[in-house]
Amino acid sequence: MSETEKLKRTRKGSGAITLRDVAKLAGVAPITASRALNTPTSVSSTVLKRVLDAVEKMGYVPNRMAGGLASSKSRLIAAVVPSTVVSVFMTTIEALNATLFDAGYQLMLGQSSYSVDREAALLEAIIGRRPDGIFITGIMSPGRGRTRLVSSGIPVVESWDLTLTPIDMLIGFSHADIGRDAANYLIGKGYHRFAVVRAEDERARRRTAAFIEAVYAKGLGVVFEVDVGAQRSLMRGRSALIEILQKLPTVDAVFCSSDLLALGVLTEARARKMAIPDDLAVMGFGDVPFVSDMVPSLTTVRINGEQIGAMAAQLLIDRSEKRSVANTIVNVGYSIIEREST
Amino acid sequence: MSETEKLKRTRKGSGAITLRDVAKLAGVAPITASRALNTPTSVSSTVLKRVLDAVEKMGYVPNRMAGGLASSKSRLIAAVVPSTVVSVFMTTIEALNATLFDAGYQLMLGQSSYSVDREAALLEAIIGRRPDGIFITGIMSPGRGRTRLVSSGIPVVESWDLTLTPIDMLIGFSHADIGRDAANYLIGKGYHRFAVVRAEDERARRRTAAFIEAVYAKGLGVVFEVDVGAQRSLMRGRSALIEILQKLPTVDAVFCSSDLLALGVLTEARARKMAIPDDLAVMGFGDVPFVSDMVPSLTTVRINGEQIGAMAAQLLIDRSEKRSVANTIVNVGYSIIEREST
DNA sequence: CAGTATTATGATAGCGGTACCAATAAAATC
DNA sequence: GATTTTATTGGTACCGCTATCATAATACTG
Repeated sequence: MSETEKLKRTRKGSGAITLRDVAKLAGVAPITASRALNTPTSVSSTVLKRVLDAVEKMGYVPNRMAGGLASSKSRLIAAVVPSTVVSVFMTTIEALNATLFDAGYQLMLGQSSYSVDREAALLEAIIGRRPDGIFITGIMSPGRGRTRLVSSGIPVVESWDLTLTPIDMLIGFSHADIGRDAANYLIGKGYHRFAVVRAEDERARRRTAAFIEAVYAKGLGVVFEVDVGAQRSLMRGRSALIEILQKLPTVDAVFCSSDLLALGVLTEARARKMAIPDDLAVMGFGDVPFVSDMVPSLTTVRINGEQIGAMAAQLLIDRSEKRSVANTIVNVGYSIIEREST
Repeated sequence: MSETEKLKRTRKGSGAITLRDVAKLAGVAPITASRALNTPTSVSSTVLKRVLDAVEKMGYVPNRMAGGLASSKSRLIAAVVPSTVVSVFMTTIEALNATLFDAGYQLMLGQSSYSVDREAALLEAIIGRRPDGIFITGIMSPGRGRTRLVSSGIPVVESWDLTLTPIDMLIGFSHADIGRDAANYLIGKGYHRFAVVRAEDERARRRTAAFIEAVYAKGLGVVFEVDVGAQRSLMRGRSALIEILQKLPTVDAVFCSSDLLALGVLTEARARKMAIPDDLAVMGFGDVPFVSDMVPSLTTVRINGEQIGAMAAQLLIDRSEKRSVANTIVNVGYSIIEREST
């Protein structure tokens, strides 16, 4: 009759439906129910149906923490993004997440911050979840964090830059090449008195340094440089142009480290009735969605962020599923998008 | 001498340092090491030091999957964002993540999509991780997904909208109020021939519907409406103004469902040498960072996205730690930011 | 100083799954 | 028809950690 099980559960549990419950309802052993869900081809069709029916009937949702613990596969990928919301990374994260999701992985998001303590805490938090892979926007600088990451053995994709010594895998492009190409592009257009506006950012610094070097190489004299620090706003771009015009009135082209700063320069130039691009050429970086449709439209450098995200996801999935990975270092390049501002 | 343990491990394990290893090195039982790390006040100072030294020496990082399974507390919060990256949500997510991180929680990101299948898969994936809370940008529409969420018993914060029947907690504002206030604001400024431009989005629809209703209520005749569908680009804002001028040449004010569309309208108006705001007033929604610094600057509706994120995090943390939560429904309101475009 | 309250540590048994091995039934082989 | 192979299913022991109870050591009470 009524099963008087002498279960003296000492532990609460979560109270949710477990695989054991499903198995009981389906009349099979838990392990068989597990197989029905994970490797359906390995069970008979009748058992499969009974288990799936039971799952449906009970509204069972497998506990991935338990599964992950048992199989030491978390199906979790961590992504580290800079704490400043830069929408330029968001297309990458979105593509990353979409690809991961379709393959049955979840994304954990971590915001890297400038404090060393928090950086360490973030890494600890990430590694503690035992993710099957880690995506980093940028390159990990040497230090305890990097060492810890390496020794964790978790597959890592660094991105958005190039280096000869990646932790593991890398999908990026050369910031120096961009700076050089931007300079040569503007020089080719006939401009010859340059300024750069850049945020305090290691990669931006490399782009502008290469730009300046390329200008020097052509014997075109000094490039006036404005460092806007952490203020990446459009307004700061406007004030940067004011500075530039004071110090270098003959300027005829400005290369900016972001589209937003470039938009600021453009806005200020328009407010001063300067003719674009005849009086002043402006070039940005990022190709954020709307700069193509402004008047004048902005010449800029386009990075295929979606491609970076999708490729990174694929690399991490392949690694995590022990498939061989062919190219672990990929240069996705960039393109200069010529528009009305130059 | 050499301990010849007859350990015939049949199972591999992850190979990482475990709490057991740390405990052995510290000369205590695993449970004591666990206490030293989780409730340091409950162990003696000598034991605490020995354990922490051992952790440091071995580079131990606790396995949160195992801990979560044992304690049925995952310290994971899931956030659902629309799959289109709208930067307006990103400040919310950033604030949410920052607050969560400081409290020792991690963020899992899920992209809601329009397909019903994927929506179900997303919910399944989220619930499978047994998060301690779920944050949703928007409001869950009735259906299987919502039911499943309710029955999972996981604390939920819906956001960015108001409803009388939230799943659980809610932090939002009234879109109808915004539309009405925007209309009254423009009417108060002396405008009287209106158009609205909106994307196909339920909340945008409610804003513009309330706008139109408020205009009717003042007896100011028809409002010409452009539905741009899924094209939320600046360019679509430009073409929308062209449509409007053809159908309603006397238009003197346009209310847009996003800043980007508003920027498009502004751009087209400028290209046509219309005087802003005398010939045409333009109003947006969102107050994305740069619309304040453009020429002309954009009048828009500002939502405090950071506040929403930080409050949501706090509610979810409190709920998950079984603290009592006072206000589970919060209207954070909005503000109309008056600038040069009106 | 007996007796009780408090503090510090440990032993045990799970949390909810899956890896590994064993057993059985059905099909294939000679 | 006996033996081998293959396809299914089940039993057991964990994955790495913590809740719960038990125990030993120490402090407190009058």
